[in-house]
Amino acid sequence: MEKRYHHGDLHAALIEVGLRLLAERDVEGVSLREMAREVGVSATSVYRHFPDKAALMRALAREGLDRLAIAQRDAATGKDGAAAFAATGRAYVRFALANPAIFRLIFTSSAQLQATEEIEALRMLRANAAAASSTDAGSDQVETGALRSWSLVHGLAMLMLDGQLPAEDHLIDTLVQG
Amino acid sequence: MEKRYHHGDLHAALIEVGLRLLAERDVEGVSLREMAREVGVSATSVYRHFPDKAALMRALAREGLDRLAIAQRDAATGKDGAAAFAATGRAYVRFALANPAIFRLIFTSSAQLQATEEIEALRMLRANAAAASSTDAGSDQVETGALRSWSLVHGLAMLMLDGQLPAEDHLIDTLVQG
DNA sequence: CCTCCAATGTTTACACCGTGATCATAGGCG
DNA sequence: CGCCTATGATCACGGTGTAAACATTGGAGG
Repeated sequence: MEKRYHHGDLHAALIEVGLRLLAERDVEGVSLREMAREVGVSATSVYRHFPDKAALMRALAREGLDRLAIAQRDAATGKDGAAAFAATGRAYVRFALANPAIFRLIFTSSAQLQATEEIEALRMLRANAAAASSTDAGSDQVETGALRSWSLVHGLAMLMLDGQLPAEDHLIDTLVQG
Repeated sequence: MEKRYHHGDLHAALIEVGLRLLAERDVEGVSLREMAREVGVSATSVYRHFPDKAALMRALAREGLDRLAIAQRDAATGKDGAAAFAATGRAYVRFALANPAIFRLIFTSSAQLQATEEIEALRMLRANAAAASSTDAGSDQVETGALRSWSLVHGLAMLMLDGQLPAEDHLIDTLVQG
């Protein structure tokens, strides 16, 4: 393939290279100019596809969130109730450890997704957390139990990312039980 | 006071103005040059006191961590066991909501503190979490209970900061019980 | 008390960054 | 086939972190 003036699908190419860069370096080490350079395109051409850098980063966060949702779905298939929550919880933490920069990006304020958007990964975790605690109590109890579970898993992921807790599988399994 | 060539205590002044800026804008909106400008000093003079910007940000994170420790200590005085943990937990979350940029900075990888450093705020939360669950079980149970509590509180703080959960006091109280 | 030097500032310079304004190309629709 | 619009490139600007070279000064030793 020779060098064409028009790229073909710069939008997708930028997201791909962005995710690749986020796999090797941290989020503040990824510049718009480098992503463009890596795709083989001028920096300003990015603006034909995204209003600004924040929008591009948001697109990367959204893609990462989709992958997180897939990881959770895969982990939960064939399970239900407490087992399903434990599986999605483990998948959540493992995804964070495997993709630290992307996970951080997802929850960085400047990459914040719109509240109106349906966020499948979070909805799923919440739903499974609710299901896990539905065995024993009324609806209020279920709701608080779900939120508690979500907070636990999210906090565990963050603390392990930050090196405050050792990122060990057995620790994840112990803390995230049904 | 007139304008002197030597500032007197530029180190402390930079930290002070840094914390002030972090109280009004987000962490990526704070530049080394602006902090220097605000103190009334050239940008490069900062390098007489910190090897680079990351070191200055780390100093800000450390100061924030100290303040968090104080907030927790104040909240826990006169209490013990489960009540003490609940108090420190609430203080932890409230600190995060009251100082979002600083809290985020503390747990940002690039501002990461050395593992060797004694981190009072975290040690305290961990200790109180352990005390909270010490009523009912053996030492392994206590340890996992403590870590679970820590994760819960940290995750709750993060999710509220990110707008994933409403930052309401009654929700904090409900989720962080003994 | 004077002198001088190390600590602490300043100026200048460079490469990089995000982004607006303007110009170039080409691919698809009439 | 011709042109219009979507998509690209160039250039420019102000901002950033930081290295190098130079300036000032406060305080220690004679």
